[in-house]
Amino acid sequence: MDVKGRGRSMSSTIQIDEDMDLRRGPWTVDEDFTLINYIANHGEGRWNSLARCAGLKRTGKSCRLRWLNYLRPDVRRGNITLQEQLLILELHSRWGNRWSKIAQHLPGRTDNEIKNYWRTRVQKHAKQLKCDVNSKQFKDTMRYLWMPRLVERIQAATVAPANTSINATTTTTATTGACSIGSSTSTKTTTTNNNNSNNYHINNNNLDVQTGQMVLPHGVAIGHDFRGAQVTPSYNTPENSSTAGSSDSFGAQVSPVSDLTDYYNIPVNNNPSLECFQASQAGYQDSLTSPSGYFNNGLDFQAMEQSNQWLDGGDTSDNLWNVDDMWFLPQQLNNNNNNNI
DNA sequence: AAGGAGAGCAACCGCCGCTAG
DNA sequence: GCTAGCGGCGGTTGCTCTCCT
Repeated sequence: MDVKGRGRSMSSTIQIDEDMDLRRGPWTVDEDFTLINYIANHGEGRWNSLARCAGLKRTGKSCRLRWLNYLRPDVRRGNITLQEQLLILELHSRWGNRWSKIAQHLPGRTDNEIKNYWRTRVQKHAKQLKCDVNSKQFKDTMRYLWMPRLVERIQAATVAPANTSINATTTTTATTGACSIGSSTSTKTTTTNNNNSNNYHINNNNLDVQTGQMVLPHGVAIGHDFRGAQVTPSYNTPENSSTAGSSDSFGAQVSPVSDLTDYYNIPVNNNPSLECFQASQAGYQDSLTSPSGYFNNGLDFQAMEQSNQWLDGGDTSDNLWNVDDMWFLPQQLNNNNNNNI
């Protein structure tokens, strides 16, 4: 097992609390092995007594954290897919820094990893845009620019055969037709790379190419009508699932997505989709506010241009934006806003 | 090739809520 | 009602790696 990671090394700065005889710092292979073995035999939970009984000189908290974030067999690390990125953006726009709640909708992902992802990728770009990550300005940028682009990329990757680069206007961006996807690696990021999860895969059927709507595990539909920058979220819930398949002009169609277990060999608890629905009922109205105005004052699009690799997981060869988009999209969003008045 | 800066991420810290005594 | 113990969560730290100059 690779326990080296890229963070703290195994050899550095392991501290021992003289009074409590507790170890701190990076875990050793032996400690990992001990913890795994103990949990395999006795199960998890009751972390303090677990730590003692297993003979680990660690706090219960430390054991719990190590297990949940690293050793658990179904945990996945690295290679956050486009679909996952989209879901993180969507859920964060709704719930804020509720990492554990967000993580519940990304099977195999830990709250810690999502939190790190947000801090290292998203917050970095907010900083480069010279706006606060919690500002409406930045949220609108995500909602109206980056999320639609993510959908486009997912669509492109879905439609295009592997190793085929796309250099054409996408069919689902009728009102944002200037968006080109000059991608030589657009299919790469959708091939989920699983270090230790044998059964995980993103089903490309989750994407409704006709509507441009993402339907994700747990029945959460990313229901934005990205073609018009009008946000119309919808969710596959017990209340509305009977109407799945019907649709409004664009965004309301909800694919009858099966339970998570169709996609992941991971236990699913409760019914997060209901929670999702309730959250949307409570707090989504303000997201309908037009972004116009923001794009003409304040946002540093040059900064965006210089730093647009974040949605590609740092792959700078596959930039999300090109210069045309920088100028076209704000204009387009303004137009849509005017039309919607 | 060297070194500095920034990115990435594992692990820790402190707070909060729950529960049993 | 009070308190201690515990689990869970979000924020933060600090170490290593990678990239850039």
